[in-house]
Order: sequence, then C-alpha cells, then structure tokens
Amino acid sequence: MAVSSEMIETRMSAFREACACRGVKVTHQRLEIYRELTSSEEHPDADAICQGVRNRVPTISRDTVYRNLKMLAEHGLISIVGMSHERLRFDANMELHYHFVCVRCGLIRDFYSQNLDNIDFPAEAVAFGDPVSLHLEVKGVCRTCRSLADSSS
Amino acid sequence: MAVSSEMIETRMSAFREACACRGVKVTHQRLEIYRELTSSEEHPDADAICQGVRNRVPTISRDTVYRNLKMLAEHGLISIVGMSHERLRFDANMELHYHFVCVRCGLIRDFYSQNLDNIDFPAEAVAFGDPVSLHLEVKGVCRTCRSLADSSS
DNA sequence: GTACTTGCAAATCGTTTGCAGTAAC
DNA sequence: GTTACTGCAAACGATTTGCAAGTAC
Repeated sequence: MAVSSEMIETRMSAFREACACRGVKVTHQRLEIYRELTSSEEHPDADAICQGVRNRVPTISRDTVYRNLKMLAEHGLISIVGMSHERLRFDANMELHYHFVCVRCGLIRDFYSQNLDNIDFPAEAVAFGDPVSLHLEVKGVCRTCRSLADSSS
Repeated sequence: MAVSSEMIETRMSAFREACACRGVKVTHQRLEIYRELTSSEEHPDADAICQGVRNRVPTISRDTVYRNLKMLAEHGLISIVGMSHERLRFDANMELHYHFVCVRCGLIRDFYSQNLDNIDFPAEAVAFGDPVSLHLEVKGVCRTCRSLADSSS
C-alpha cells in the first residue's frame, strides 16, 4: 500500500477516460475494483480484491469482481500475473517491468531494470515465429521468509 | 516427436534408476507416463498424456496420470510449464532452457541460449531476497499461425 | 429507452482425494 | 508380507454462465 493518493487519483482519472474511450460503462463497482487493484502492490487475487472492495461496497458479488477483472484484462487495462498455476492474480501496473516471486510465501513484487529492458529477442526464439513480448521472473526467497528460516535454525 | 528412440531409451534407463534411488516403485503405468512425456516436444497436458498412454495401457485412469505427474514434479524428475493459467502442462526436459509460447495456438517450444544463461540476477530483484532461479519466456506468433493469418488477409 | 451490468444461483472444468483391491519390492 | 500404487467414484475449488432486475448513458 505504498501507492500515494495523488497517484491513485491520477490513475483513476486515466481509467475513467480509458473506459469512456472504449464504450465501457463507468459503474461504481468497476471503479472500486480498479481502485482496489491500483492501490495495491501485492498483486492480489480475485478474492482479496473482492474482500477489499466490500469495505466500501458491501453488496458487491464475487461474480462481478471476476467478470470485471477478466474484462479489464481483455481490454489491456490490467494484466494477469503469476507463472504458476495457483489462482489468478492481477496487476494494474502496465509499464514494462519484471517480477520477483517468493517460492515460500508467494509474494510477488515488481522491479524495473534497464539492463533487462535491453535484452533482444534471442535468435533461437525468433526461429519459432514472430516474437511479441519477453517475460522474465526471478524466483527466490524473500527477506521475510529468509529471516523466519534463519531464526528457526 | 523428434526425439530419437535411442534417446528415449537412455532417458527411460535414467528414469528407472532415479526411481530406484528414491524408493519410488517402477510400475508399468509410471514408466509409460514418463515415456509419453519424454517422447514429446509438445509439453502436453495431463489429458493428452493420458490419451497417449492409453494407446499402450488402455485401462489407465486419469487419476493415475495426474497423481504420477504431480509426484514426479515434486521429485524434480519433470517440471510444470506454462506461465499462463490454462491447464497444467509438463516437460521432461530438465536442462536449463527457455520457452517460446505462441499467443494464438498455445504452442510451447524449448530453446537454448548461452546469452540468456549468462544473465545475472538483477540487483533490483536481489533487493527483495535471495534469488534462486530465473525464468524467461518469449511470447509471439508461431510460424504456423503466422501463415494462417497471412493467407486469410 | 436501450444496452450494458449486476447479483444470484447453478454449472463447469481441471484437478484432488478416500477407499478397497492390486502389484512392486 | 509390507508398503506403495492403481482405479473407481465422489469431492473440491476457482472460475464461468444464464437469467431477471437494475443502472449508466
């Protein structure tokens, strides 16, 4: 939750505009779902988003959350993260970035790297077809899990 | 299915040995499941593996296939592939390699790259914890899907 | 007013599990 | 003989869908 409120409001305005552009109706639920996601750095799953939104919109149903997240992902307004086959997790950050994933607790954190941004599509991959995007994630043990392990040994 | 039969037999022997090492029983079904996977370059899902094995072991149940694949993955004898959240797909290739994934048809192909092997864990990722492994995939449109698109336009 | 959305409940689908019989070691 | 493995059927959990009522535009 280290996202500043100005940043959130900026993103909300951009979101309203993006919806208008696409003929997507700006409903209360949709706004709050997006706000919940864009306010978080945790890459929450549908259920966590639903819980969060219910603090403000107690009557929202899980289906609505699922439907909106799916639709927003199809419109390219959010993305689906997680290589693994756990439940779906979402990300409102659409800038070029990478993920650190903790193999113990499942934490996912964004990071940026100019070096990685500069990687060219490898010729070995280009041989299979036309590359579009390159995804990279670093798996490891996060600081929290590391200290837990240290203290118990 | 470009895997030579000598290669397959080599892998089967190694597999029998790996099972013996771990006290895992070498059952007919387990051998055929592994053979099916190691003979394929398609990164099949559980269902496709089941279909394939049934040509040789008609009575095998889907549960057995699921159970074995899961168990083999836990023992590190095979791996689970696919960043996406479709059904699970498996890979008997345990060498360091990368994937090309077709965004249209879901084709997954292995490729190798010395350049990518040499990538260091980025400092930005190390900040979050102790990195263990780095995964990379290239998404794109495969040759087959490209020609389909070309011919229909 | 119309088309898109919502909330509800029921369905779907891949995957997992409990159990009794069977096979590997 | 013991222990792990198989096949069956039933369960599971995340996600999706059909439908009637509600809301944005």
